[in-house]
Amino acid sequence: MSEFIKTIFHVDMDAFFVSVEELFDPSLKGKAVVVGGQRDERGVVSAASYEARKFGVHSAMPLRTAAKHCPHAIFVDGHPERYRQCSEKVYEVLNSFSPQVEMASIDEAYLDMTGTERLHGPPLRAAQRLHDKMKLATQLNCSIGIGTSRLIAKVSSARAKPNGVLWIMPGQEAKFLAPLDVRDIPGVGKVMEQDLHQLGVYRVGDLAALQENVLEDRFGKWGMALAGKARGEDAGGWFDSEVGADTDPKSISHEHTYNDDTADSEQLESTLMRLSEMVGRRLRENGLHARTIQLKLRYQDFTTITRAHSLAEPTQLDIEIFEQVRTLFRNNWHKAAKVRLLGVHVSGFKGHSGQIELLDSTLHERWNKALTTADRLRDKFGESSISLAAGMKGGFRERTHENPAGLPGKGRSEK
DNA sequence: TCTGGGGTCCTAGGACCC
DNA sequence: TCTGGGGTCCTAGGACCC
Repeated sequence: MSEFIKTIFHVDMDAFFVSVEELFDPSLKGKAVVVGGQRDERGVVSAASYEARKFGVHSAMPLRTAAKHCPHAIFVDGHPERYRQCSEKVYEVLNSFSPQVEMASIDEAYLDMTGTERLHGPPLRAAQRLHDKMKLATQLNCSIGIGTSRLIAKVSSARAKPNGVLWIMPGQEAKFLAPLDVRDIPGVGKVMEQDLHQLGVYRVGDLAALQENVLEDRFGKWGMALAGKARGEDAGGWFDSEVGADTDPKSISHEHTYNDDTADSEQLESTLMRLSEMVGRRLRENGLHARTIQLKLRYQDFTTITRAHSLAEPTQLDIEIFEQVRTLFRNNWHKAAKVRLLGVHVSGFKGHSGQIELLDSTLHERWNKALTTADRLRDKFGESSISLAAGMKGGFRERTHENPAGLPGKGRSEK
């Protein structure tokens, strides 16, 4: 193990959502494309084609802003199922190259290629082969960064885009990082960038001029590790963590933003029911039980609160999640204040809980059977075909209003 | 510029325990 | 009875990423 120098690949798919949409509609190729919703909708850009980016469009930009920047862009609804499917294909290709694969998100992954020279050749050649295989198997372009740590691999893949490969040779890390904008470091966002600017730090190399205690006070452990990296050290923490270690999910959530803010308590609670069902379903699919149930509530003026409660026993039942989240909602909602967004979030997972009382367990089993059946019916006939809230007055009014057929795929938010 | 949805990780204070 | 020092759990919020 230690006789080898660590070789990490970061594989990042190019304009992933846009490229997948192009597979389904080749006429989009080469055009300004914006994925995420229609030009007049409440929402943000999920992905923009390189053509659209030339006009200043980028992800997270409000759709309406994107339409102003690039009026001739084609606006496309997102299709999460398609991306998930393609992502699985991507994973298969990666997994055929290295058993140590960690998907960092739907469109990027880390591979530990340490000690694979005999099998794949030197890093650049291995990357080239991986790149070609990816294109052949998925028809998608990717960029690959190679380095001795995740950080270096990640930063170099960004600079290899589009459709390129970049290897930072061992020993060259500090030299590579020094001239980069601090914003190019993953984890440095708007806020930290401003803080760093105040300290006179604009490039990664400027970090070297800072005192250790300044770094520690202002930026905690993370800042220390970053400075270490800037000096070319093995910084520990996420930067140097094992690829593929513990990728168990930590939380599951669903949220919904209304097209029109509302203060109708029936509508709000039926949304909470629907979100609870979606969350419960995911828990069951993953064989997980959650202890902590959290409500997210955003008002018209964008002020946002979260309220959480931890159960004595973990659950995966829609109804238990719903009752908790409804209690939190009733206790905290500023009545009559219009709501923009509601969310249901669960965490504190236990695997299959062996500690449920025997008496309880037959009841839980029955519920589980019923719910699994309901999950299957939803697969067959659509999300609105069956609901525990079926008898609830005003239930699902919102969806039936927005999506009368109850069909999936009409807009991202309804997926 | 009127701001999605799904995540991860970190911080900080208070409760509670030893 | 003028106040220690962990450790852990819980909750709330926020930065950040894709």
